[in-house]
Amino acid sequence: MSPRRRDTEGTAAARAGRRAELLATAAEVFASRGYAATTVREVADAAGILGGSLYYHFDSKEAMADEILSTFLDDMWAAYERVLGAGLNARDTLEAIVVESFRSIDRHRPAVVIYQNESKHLATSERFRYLNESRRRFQEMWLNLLERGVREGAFRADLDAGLMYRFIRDTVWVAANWYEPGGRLSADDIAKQYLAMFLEGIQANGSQEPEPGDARTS
Amino acid sequence: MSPRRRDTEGTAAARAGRRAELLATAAEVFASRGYAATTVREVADAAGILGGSLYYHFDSKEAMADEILSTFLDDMWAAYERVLGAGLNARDTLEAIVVESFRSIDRHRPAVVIYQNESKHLATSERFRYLNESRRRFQEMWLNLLERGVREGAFRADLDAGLMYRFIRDTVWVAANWYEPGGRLSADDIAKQYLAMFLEGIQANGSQEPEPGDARTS
Amino acid sequence: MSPRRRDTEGTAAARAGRRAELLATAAEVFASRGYAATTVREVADAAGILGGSLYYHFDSKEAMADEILSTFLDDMWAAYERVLGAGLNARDTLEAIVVESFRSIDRHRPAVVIYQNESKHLATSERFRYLNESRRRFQEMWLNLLERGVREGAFRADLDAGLMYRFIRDTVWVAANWYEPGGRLSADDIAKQYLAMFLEGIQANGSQEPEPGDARTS
Amino acid sequence: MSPRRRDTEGTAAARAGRRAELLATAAEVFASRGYAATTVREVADAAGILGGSLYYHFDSKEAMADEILSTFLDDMWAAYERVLGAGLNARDTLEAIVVESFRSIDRHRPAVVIYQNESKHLATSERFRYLNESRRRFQEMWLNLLERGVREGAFRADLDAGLMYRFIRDTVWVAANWYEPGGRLSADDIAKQYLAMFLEGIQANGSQEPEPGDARTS
DNA sequence: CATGAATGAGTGTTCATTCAT
DNA sequence: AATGAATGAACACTCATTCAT
Repeated sequence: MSPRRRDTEGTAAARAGRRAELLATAAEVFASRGYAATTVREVADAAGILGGSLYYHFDSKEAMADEILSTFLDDMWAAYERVLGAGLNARDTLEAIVVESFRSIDRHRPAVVIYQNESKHLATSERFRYLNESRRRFQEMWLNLLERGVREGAFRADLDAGLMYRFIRDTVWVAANWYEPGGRLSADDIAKQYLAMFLEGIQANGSQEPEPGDARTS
Repeated sequence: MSPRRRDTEGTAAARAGRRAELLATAAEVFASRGYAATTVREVADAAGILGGSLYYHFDSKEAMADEILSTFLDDMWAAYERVLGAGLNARDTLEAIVVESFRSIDRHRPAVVIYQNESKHLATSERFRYLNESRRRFQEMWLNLLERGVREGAFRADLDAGLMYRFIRDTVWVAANWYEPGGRLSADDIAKQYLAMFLEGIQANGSQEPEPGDARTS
Repeated sequence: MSPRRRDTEGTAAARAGRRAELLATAAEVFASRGYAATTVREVADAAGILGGSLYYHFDSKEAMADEILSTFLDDMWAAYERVLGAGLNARDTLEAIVVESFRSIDRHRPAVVIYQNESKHLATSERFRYLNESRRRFQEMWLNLLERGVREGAFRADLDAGLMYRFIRDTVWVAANWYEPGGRLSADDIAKQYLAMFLEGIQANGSQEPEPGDARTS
Repeated sequence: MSPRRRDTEGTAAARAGRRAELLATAAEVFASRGYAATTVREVADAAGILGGSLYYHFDSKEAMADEILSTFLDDMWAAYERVLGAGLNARDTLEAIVVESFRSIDRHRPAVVIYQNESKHLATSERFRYLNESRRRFQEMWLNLLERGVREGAFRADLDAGLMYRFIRDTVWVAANWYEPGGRLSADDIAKQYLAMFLEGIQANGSQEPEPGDARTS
């Protein structure tokens, strides 16, 4: 490898690296202060540069949000596609999707927070139309999955499908607001517990802690 | 009753009515556009007056948010207190609290949305310190309730209490984002379905539709 | 006339008056410093208010330029139409058009300067498309007029029509750069002298001293 | 001649060539977009380099305009001096000056456009004081020439000298805005036609159509 | 010679707020 | 109660300029 080639690679890599670095910083700040309430200067301060300097790397504040969100969504959907293509039954698919969702939160926590809090407003702009498309696709995926689960006898038939969908969707994504990567519980730990709650409920019963004299029956 | 007195009363009542009217409008607009992204002029436009005229009724934009949120929280806590003072067991208390939460959403939907989306940022200001206090009180109430439920044998002991707390809290409040008062499902309907999901899970099993050979036990 | 009515009229008139006042100030500043090089604050300073206050009256800097230019063009074309509809021969029409042009300069000097210096750049924006239309219409009018004059035997046939058109057009409008309303020479004085130069040339010769059989009197 | 010397010469020549190239590009862009409205990056883009790289060649944006304008003015005045030193009568001097002016436009079209549009604003800066001097010298030259022409019986005495001066000055220079080098009419063609208009007017009369004893043919 | 990244002052514009009427 | 006009600080963004490489 010639020094020249190494140089070029280093430069290209460095550029991409700087971009990613700045985006990570911006995502963090947008997530914690809110996109609309965050000034470009605050992002720049957090990155240790001046406000105007961000515009060397990005076209606009909107462009930053765009890149943050689309990177997250692309990554998340890639993971979802792998799961959906695996030919699992509804129950196992749901488990895998939930696990992948928490892993997405783990990898893109600030982006998920932004998605959660701002996508409704952002989606009114042409540039963020893909947020609506993602939302539609997401809803379709979940409704299909839940209906299939009911047909397969894996999920209850007495619950409103639309409600179940919102219930799971909201609960998973909103967790990004408090999840801390590297904390006491890993993303997979949390996924496991959430699945237990989703699937079996928080109520004590025989099949969970098999013992006579369960309070529910008293 | 002199005409004068009646006049004064009428004026006072009218003033209070106008205030409430404007607050309702402001809450709607804050909820749909986001507090930070909403301009005072947008609120005024929605109310059919000019921007400056709002300052006859309110000291500031912050004061509007303050009144919207504290009105909602006062009302919600009053309902919670009634439940907590009723001497119910943990399981019934949980059901009643969830029901009251959805009723709060029904009565204060825009305020709940604002609370959900903005309280984290607003709470950094002195004026909104009570948001943090409410949050602490809320968390304490739930953790106590869940622990009591475990002791009473009503709730599973194998789940992380903190996780259960967040699970229920988030799921209930975030519903304000899509709930439409007067829609297909009433607040009480939704509460009932949510409770079914929380307590029993979405998975088909014997305790819900008792049948031998349930997949879970095989 | 009731005081009420007078009040309303006064308010409406005052509003229109303020607008016109600010536009006149803006036109002056744009004309003297150049549109692009003029800051909104400079316009505001000249008007004795703060930069942001201009935005109560106008949507944008561009909107000011727009209103300045379109007001001028509307007024000018109205005057031209009166002339063109009067059924004069080419020679008299040319004189009247030139006179009206200098009167337009007299009434809208700063606007004419802006038109002269900035219309080429402004016209690239959608909003100022009418500048190009006006230019096209202007050119058509002049070429028709000059050709008609040649047919009527009033103007020389040995000169390039396009060149004649540009010659007159440029020379008239560029005069806005130095013309001072209320100066030594009135707009009509200057028009008369310019017509003498256009029509007869600056060269001394016999045809300028009236003699029988002059084409102008035929 | 050593390779070294040749190299140095080549480099020096190349540098001067690159400079001239960049200046020509800059002049073109300044002329078409307006000096104030043109960004250094636009100039650099047009030259195929990055914005910062221009600063290897020039100290500042102002320095580019300076060099563009002074090069043009030096060249133009050199041509004027040759004419003025030739001992011609007023009439022939005027013709020669006009011809040289159109040749200057031919050689320096973008510079003339910049001069026309921006010199008023630029001249307020110390660095461009020479623009005012050139203007004064220009005016003096023309007024002297016109007055001499009147004394020599070549030009009409019934026209305002100041007006005649502005008339010719404006009309000639403003032509740079539409003149295209290499177009249908050469600079000398246009000069000839303009002189015909200036001197004889556009009005048809007997003296323009060749007849015995015509002053033009004598 | 040129680049890539940054600077920092300034630009058009927004907006919560004020206040005389 | 509400208006109309203004304020002034802040904002997103631009741009001439610098400089290490």
